Amino acid sequence: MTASGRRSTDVTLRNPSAEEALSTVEDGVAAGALVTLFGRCTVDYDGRAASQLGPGDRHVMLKPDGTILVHTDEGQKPVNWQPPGCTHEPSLTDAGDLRVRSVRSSPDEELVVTFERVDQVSAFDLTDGHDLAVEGTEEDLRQRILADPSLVEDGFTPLATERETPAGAVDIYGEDAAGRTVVVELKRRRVGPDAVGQLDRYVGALERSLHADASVRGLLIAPSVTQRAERLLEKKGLEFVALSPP
Amino acid sequence: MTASGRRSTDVTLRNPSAEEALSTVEDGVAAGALVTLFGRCTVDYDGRAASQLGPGDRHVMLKPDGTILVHTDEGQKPVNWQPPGCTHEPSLTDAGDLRVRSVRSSPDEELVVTFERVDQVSAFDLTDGHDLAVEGTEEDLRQRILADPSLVEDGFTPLATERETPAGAVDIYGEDAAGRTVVVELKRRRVGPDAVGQLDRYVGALERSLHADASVRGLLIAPSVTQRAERLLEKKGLEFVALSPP
DNA sequence: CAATGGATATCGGGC
DNA sequence: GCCCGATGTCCATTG
Repeated sequence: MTASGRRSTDVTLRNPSAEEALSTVEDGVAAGALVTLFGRCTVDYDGRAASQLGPGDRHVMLKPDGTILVHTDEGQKPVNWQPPGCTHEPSLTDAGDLRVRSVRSSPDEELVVTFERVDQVSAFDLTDGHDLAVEGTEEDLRQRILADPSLVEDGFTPLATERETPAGAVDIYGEDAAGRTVVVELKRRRVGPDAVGQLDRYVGALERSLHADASVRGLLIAPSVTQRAERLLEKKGLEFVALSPP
Repeated sequence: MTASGRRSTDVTLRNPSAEEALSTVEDGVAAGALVTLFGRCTVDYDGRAASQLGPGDRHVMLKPDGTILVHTDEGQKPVNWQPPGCTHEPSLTDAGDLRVRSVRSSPDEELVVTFERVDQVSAFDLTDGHDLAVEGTEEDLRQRILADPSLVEDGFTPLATERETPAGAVDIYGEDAAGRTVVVELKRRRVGPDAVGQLDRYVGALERSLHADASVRGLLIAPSVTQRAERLLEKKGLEFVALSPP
């Protein structure tokens, strides 16, 4: 029932018996392959939270790094999952059905997928030599500003990035044309009240940290702000500059 | 090269030609099936941000709701994706390779996956009649408190949930044994400074909203707090009660 | 449509 | 390991 693949370890079985599916999953996990299953299954999760999922047709993916993902036909997020670090433990239930139990510690968690029917099981050895290159991140926005500080305002001089304060690290720390300290918080997209609170914490921490009488300007830089965030900025005496990642 | 499946629309091809793979993807997408591919591909994304990914062996999933996911052998998150709402457009490149382009508007985005080799293509019709039942959420914590308000403190009386303020909706709004207004912010897990800032915004908004002289107590309820959050609570004059979801 | 905040968020960096 | 903040976050809910 196997078909020849690019690698000897690559396997696909259609409508396998539970025993055949078990062997394929066991071998694939042992070989460090990415294993996928189509079939009708139930899913039970217990850990940080707990959940139960009744029988349905789903797609299950086991990664060699310990990730497990259960996908239905809808949504970007898996309906159930475990992050990397799990141990995949395939077995047969008392009823003779395929079961995959993925467990980890700290936190103690387990995900159990029990198949009443397996339509397909595959195991492929994936190697990926390339890293993803993303543009348009907050880091890109920072580089844009450091390359041309006048984008913030005329006379702005960056002095440090990721400068530590008791409240956390400030994105860009600098001073304005008048020599006043400026704290800049960057966001790659439109921001709400949370970002204003974050900036306010940094400004407060720096004012206490520098001198009792120090006046620190807080600047939020983002493509735009929500109305509630705008009111909060005003209330807190903070400023906003509209700027997007390159 | 097809194998018989549970449904006539279910298909799997091993090492298909680009033309065979194209037909399978086209038919699967048209039939509302969940389509998966194993193969060596490049991925290009352009939209809210932009990214490029060089050639590598990956797993690609196309869902009938317009979702596309590209997974490598590592990590829980797909290396590239599009959320539901896309249109999947399979085609052949000038070089005769399989290409899948998934596009949507608002925001204008596209993800292009180009295969130099397809090891497997599958199409399965998934139907999932069951909903996920999760326990241990913030909502469960709220129910626990409403069922026994003394868990917050003796004499606490909940008056409303999701009560609106100019700063947003308060999780639980009530009063203490002395008749003072109490704002409760719930978190299902250990919290950092952001949750304190959120609670502080609600307290401030209510104080302004009620009277000029109104004194409002702010209570953060969570399993635990970080040290920085604890200091911020103290600085803001807010309180903490340790409590976990049931 | 925007806005707001939760999530079993995940992920990476720093300590 | 905890802590903290970014994320192309996704997602449901509400206006």
